[in-house]
Amino acid sequence: MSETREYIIDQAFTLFIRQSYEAVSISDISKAIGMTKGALYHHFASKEELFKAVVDKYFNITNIEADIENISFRQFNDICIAHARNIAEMLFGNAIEFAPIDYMSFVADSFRHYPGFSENKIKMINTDTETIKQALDRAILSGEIRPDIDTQIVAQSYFANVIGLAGNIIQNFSIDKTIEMLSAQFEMMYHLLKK
Amino acid sequence: MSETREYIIDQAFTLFIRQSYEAVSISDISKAIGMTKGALYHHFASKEELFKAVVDKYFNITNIEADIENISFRQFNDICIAHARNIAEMLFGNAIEFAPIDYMSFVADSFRHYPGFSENKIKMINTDTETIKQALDRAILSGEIRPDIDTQIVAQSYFANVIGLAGNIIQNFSIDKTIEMLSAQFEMMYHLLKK
DNA sequence: TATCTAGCATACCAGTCGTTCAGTATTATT
DNA sequence: AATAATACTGAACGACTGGTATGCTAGATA
Repeated sequence: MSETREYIIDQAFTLFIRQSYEAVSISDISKAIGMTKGALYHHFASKEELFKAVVDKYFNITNIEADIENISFRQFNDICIAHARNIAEMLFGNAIEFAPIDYMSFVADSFRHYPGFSENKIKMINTDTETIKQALDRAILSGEIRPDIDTQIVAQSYFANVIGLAGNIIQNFSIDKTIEMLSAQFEMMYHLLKK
Repeated sequence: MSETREYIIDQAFTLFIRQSYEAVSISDISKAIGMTKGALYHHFASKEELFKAVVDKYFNITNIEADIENISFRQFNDICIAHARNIAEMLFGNAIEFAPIDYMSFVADSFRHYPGFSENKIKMINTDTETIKQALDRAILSGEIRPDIDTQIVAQSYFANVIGLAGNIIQNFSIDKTIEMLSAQFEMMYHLLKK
């Protein structure tokens, strides 16, 4: 699309990620892009439209994709790690530095100021948890992991580790170290589960 | 202290929990309490002071307290469950209804608008994680749980479950069910860890 | 009864908010 | 060369922001 438009989205993200939706004013954004407010409104109909464009670009998380019927749980576990790594890279791997708490606030703003965002993400969480559960169920049948577990609960624990990642890096570890820690947590879970 | 003061704090909380710090205006609060701005400023020096009072009342989380040298890991695990239950009760158990994403936003606002809040909470997270790690180390020595684990990683996973609780209830489960799920996750972890 | 104070209301401040719009270059199309 | 579209400026808009100064009133104190 338009270069200027993309430029505005990028600059707006650096502001929206550090402060709440309301705390970021159109004046702030126009200062950041070095143009007037009029220019901004030439490219975006409203503050909300701009914010939605930012979310579309910087919060485009996908579901776990795995052919669980034809892979081992060991392989599935690795895919989960890679997936979490990708998300973390996308969110924290760009040049913009921000704390995880900022990211949580950005998520909250998305829930509040992006109509339909909530329903969409809840659906995604359910899908991912269900995928993990199915992978666990299959791994029990194949004898790869121990059968004495509640797969629903373990699936939720798996997912909680991803969310809890935020809790870990609240302590301001580096992104690299954070991803390493998440990998280690997944590895540990596999280690505890395998027969 | 003053009844009116407490009343204002309670009403302000119901607003701050649903919207960002900036989105809640002094006018909004004065409307909610049925008094004028002048009355508000008679009780609180500024918006920030009021917000800090709200956080002090509604975000007073304590560390895990357990005499880990004289209890089993089984008992420690139960204390962790009770502790998580207490926190969840405190945050979500009052009459005010709000989504967990609102709570996350409230945490972010606390980080941003309550000087010193960040350092305080990071210290608490470190303390709790360290306590869990020590309990795990002792349980290995006593032979209660399997020794083939990285206690630091497992401790972080434990803690991630608590944070990840937010992720679970994003799906809008009831508070009761959420706490049940967290208990189940802790139980499962113990089940996987024990010899 | 006179004085003081806590608790609140009223009115106002300067500044900022998101948004609009007429006008002006610059570039592309005919 | 004339026209049209695009990109942008700058000023203005009404509504609202957090905060303050002052006035009023009921009850406690003396």
